[in-house]
Amino acid sequence: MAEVFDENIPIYLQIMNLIKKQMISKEIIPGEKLPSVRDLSKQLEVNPNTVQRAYVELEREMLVYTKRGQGTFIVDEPEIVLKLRREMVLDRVATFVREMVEFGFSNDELLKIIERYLSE
Amino acid sequence: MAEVFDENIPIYLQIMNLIKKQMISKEIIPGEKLPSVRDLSKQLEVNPNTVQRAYVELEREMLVYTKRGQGTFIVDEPEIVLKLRREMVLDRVATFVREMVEFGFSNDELLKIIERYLSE
DNA sequence: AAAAGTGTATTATATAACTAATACACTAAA
DNA sequence: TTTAGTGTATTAGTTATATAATACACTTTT
Repeated sequence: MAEVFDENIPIYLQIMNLIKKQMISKEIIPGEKLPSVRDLSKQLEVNPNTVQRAYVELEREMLVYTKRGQGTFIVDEPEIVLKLRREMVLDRVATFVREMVEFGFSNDELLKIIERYLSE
Repeated sequence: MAEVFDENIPIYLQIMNLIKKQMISKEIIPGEKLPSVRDLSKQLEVNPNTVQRAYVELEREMLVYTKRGQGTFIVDEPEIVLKLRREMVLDRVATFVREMVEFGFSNDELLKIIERYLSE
């Protein structure tokens, strides 16, 4: 692994995002157990406390829950994952469109740019 | 103004980005003087040192230059601004597409999502 | 009962970002 | 020549992030 992280954004936020993406793309599914704090910290080469921070925050957002002595798990309700998906997609699309408009592009230009990019 | 900034990203980086966007959208043009460090720090309600940090970094990236006692100015060459524009647009498009693909969308779905979003 | 694997908590240290206050050097205008 | 407006530099203190080392409580398996 080794330095997969953007040095300008807190690592615990990037870990949260990593897990959210895995939830959205169904790499991990409702009810599934996440890697243990110690395992993931070794895998990502970060301090266990940093992973724990990510898990605690994800629990605060009610996307995971923990069973003492057993582990941390993705919430059981698929609807919650779908809601997360809708929210994150909307966020990314809105941010992208807003920035492109700030750059001075019209809606049509914007679409053409993406079409051209995808065809390469 | 007051707290226009994302608290998880260094303010000096966000100020740099603000100025880059103004360059790209032609709000400020080649050769034009930027606000003084003191003025901008008051306007954005941040410390003068934070604005200076942004200006120094922009100078390191050769997007602005300073004349002692006079101020900080956008570089004179329009080609440099055009290059910046190309680079930032490509970065935004590539990041957006990559994330949407990570979310599990195909190219066609991706385009439809944007079309739908733009028509609202 | 013991061991191994969980999450959790504590204390300490280092570093970067940000703020704060002040001073200095240069330029242009009054 | 003085004044006001520039960028620049210095020193100090606060906060958040990340690391490090260790210990504790609970659960499951051996």
